[in-house]
Amino acid sequence: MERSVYHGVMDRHSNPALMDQTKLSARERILLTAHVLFYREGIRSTGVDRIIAEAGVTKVTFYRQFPSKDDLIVAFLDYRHRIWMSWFQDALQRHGNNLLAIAPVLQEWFTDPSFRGCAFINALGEMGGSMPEVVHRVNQHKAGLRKVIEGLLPENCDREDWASAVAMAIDGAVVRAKWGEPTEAIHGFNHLIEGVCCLKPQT
Amino acid sequence: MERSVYHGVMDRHSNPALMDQTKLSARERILLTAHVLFYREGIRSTGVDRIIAEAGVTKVTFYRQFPSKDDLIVAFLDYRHRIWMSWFQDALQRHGNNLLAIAPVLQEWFTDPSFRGCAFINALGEMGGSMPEVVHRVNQHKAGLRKVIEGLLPENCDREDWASAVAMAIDGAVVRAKWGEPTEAIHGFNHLIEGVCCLKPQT
DNA sequence: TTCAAGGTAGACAGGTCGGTCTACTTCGGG
DNA sequence: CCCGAAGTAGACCGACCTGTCTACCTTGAA
Repeated sequence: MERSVYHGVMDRHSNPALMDQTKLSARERILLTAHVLFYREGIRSTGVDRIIAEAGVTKVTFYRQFPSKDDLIVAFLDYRHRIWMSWFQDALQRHGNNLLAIAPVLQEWFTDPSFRGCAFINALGEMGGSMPEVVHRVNQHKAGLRKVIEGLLPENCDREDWASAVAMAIDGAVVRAKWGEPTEAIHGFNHLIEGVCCLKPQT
Repeated sequence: MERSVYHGVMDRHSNPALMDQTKLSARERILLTAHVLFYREGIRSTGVDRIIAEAGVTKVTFYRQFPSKDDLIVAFLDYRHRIWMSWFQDALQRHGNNLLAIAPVLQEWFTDPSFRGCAFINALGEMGGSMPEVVHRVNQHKAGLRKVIEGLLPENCDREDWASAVAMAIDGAVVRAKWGEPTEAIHGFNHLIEGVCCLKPQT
């Protein structure tokens, strides 16, 4: 049962030698490296040269796999969506798979030393204006998140409506945790969630 | 009574001729231009050359006022904090100055055509990692916001605690509105706010 | 055996970035 | 009247950006 958001991928990458050992394709190495750097340092401020160097490939290989940096950005978001969603659903399961599970799951995320906020909110801030594909991926991701939350709600309420509100509270908590107040974020989230009508009959 | 977040400054700037007419100092013109461009297009993607051109000053003048782009970024955040907070407080007054006033105030903000989310959340995403001063300004801004919200809460509750939660709900609504769902954002915000204990006795 | 796909190394192009520099002008207060 | 502060115009610098290019090597399948 993998506890990290990165499903161990992070650990493997943090040691370049290990990443070379496990025979990953050039494309996978680029994508993994881009994921780490884009998320940690931002998309704009990470040059392709750096990704190329740290992934241990050459420019030709890089541009053969991703004709432009924009292609890599989109691939990065798709990849991030896959691994984050699967981590999130797994973490929910581990904590009881109900509305009350969200807080400890967020706690787990926020206290991860590699936590830098929501990659999609970040990307929207950096590229939203200039890349409509990014906006599209953000919508996809957040729609997926809302669907998962819907599954935690009882049937005797407007699930879509409440899932939307809960997802918003999560986003609020994420940005709050990002500027260095993870405990206040969890605290505030619990306050907001208390009001969700569906919660009380469930407990 | 000024209704725009920009207190008319935006309108003046949108017409460069007007901005020249009103004899603003070079520093003010730079700051106003930077505010528009940084907020609309992002900080990283706005070069000093562009600000210089659109403010109608020269490089020497620019660098005499702001020794580096980083200085301008900090000045921009301070400026933004001042004008946003004064708009926010004014808007709250116009809508009754209680907890229920927040939703219409947000509505006003989100539907402003120049709305691009919270400048501080955006800046945090772009520069947070590399500029600690930015993180500091974000903290200042959000603390100021919480203080204002505290003033809307009745005394028979833990105001600090609830203000913190409400501020988080606002942030959630802001990021949601940013990716193009302002009505859902307001809707979700109202749902979350319903649960605030202090609201019911007040109505 | 041949050949294409995908890998290697690294020079290079054209643009933008933040920032410095010289040289000249305008203008208000001591 | 003169001086200094603040303005003008625009060339220039080195660093870094995305993306292209030549030239060579390895490997596996037809």
